[in-house]
Amino acid sequence: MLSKKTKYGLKALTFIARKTDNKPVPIAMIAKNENISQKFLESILLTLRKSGFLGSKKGKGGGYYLLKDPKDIKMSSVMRILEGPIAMVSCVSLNFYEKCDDCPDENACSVYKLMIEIRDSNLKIYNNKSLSDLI
Amino acid sequence: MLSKKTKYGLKALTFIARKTDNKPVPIAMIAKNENISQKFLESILLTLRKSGFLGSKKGKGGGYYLLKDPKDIKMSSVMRILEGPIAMVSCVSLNFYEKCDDCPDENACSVYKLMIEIRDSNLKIYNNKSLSDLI
DNA sequence: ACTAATCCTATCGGAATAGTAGATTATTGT
DNA sequence: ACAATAATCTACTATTCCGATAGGATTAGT
Repeated sequence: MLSKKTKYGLKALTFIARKTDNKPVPIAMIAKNENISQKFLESILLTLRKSGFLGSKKGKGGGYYLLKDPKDIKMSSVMRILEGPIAMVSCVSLNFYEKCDDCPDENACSVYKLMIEIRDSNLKIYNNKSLSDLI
Repeated sequence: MLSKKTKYGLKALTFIARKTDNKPVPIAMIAKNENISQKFLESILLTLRKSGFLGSKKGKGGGYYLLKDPKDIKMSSVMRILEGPIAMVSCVSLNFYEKCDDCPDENACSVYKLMIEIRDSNLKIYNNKSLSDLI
């Protein structure tokens, strides 16, 4: 299941991206329009900023703005930051690989191949979708 | 992330399916061979039985056995029982639909379409894979 | 009777989620 | 200078879920 963190994060990003003028968008505005708890959204936008997707400006007229063109913000990178690994098991994860402790041999594991297939198909979608596609 | 419940469940099912003789397989045997906590596995096999995938026999010489041909056990149905909805958000789930409380209009939701696409691609895989493919 | 096995109910610690509170810092307009 | 605005930071809380465990009850074979 997609965490609310990710869901809200994606919604916030598209909200910002929709604004054609490149003026900073305050948290409160996003929270109100998208029905998100403002305080919760704060922390999400913070991680989004720290990961290089967003810039911020304090004070009056401040807020968050995109650092890149929506076309250049791939879903795969956003998902990895907000949701974590795209793979469903860490032993098939490209960016977060970790060996399963119950599995002596990955190639003999029946779940392994299935999960590889799932990962590949999801990755294909996330890699070919950018923020501009969500607008 | 795939829960251990699902992972263990799938491993157990394939373990049972691999045995060509149709004799009941005791929990302890599966647990030992697949490095799974026996008590935990107990509860998993129980739900698998209650969902109609497995039959059981008590007492000496007892254990679990498949009720259907591995070819007829679709991954989608197993996943739904063990892991829950295949969709990543309930508002795009076919079998577990639930409206999002923050979303006034699904068709206007930017996340919605993306998640539909993910669901479809995963569903396609799970529907076309059966237990026999895991062996 | 004894043993091997499933079945059932209850519980538990830890981690993760989702959200809250309050104080602080930086910027802008007046 | 000052007040308003808005991000930032730290800390805390409530709830839920996960993985696992405990102990007994039940059933079946020898």
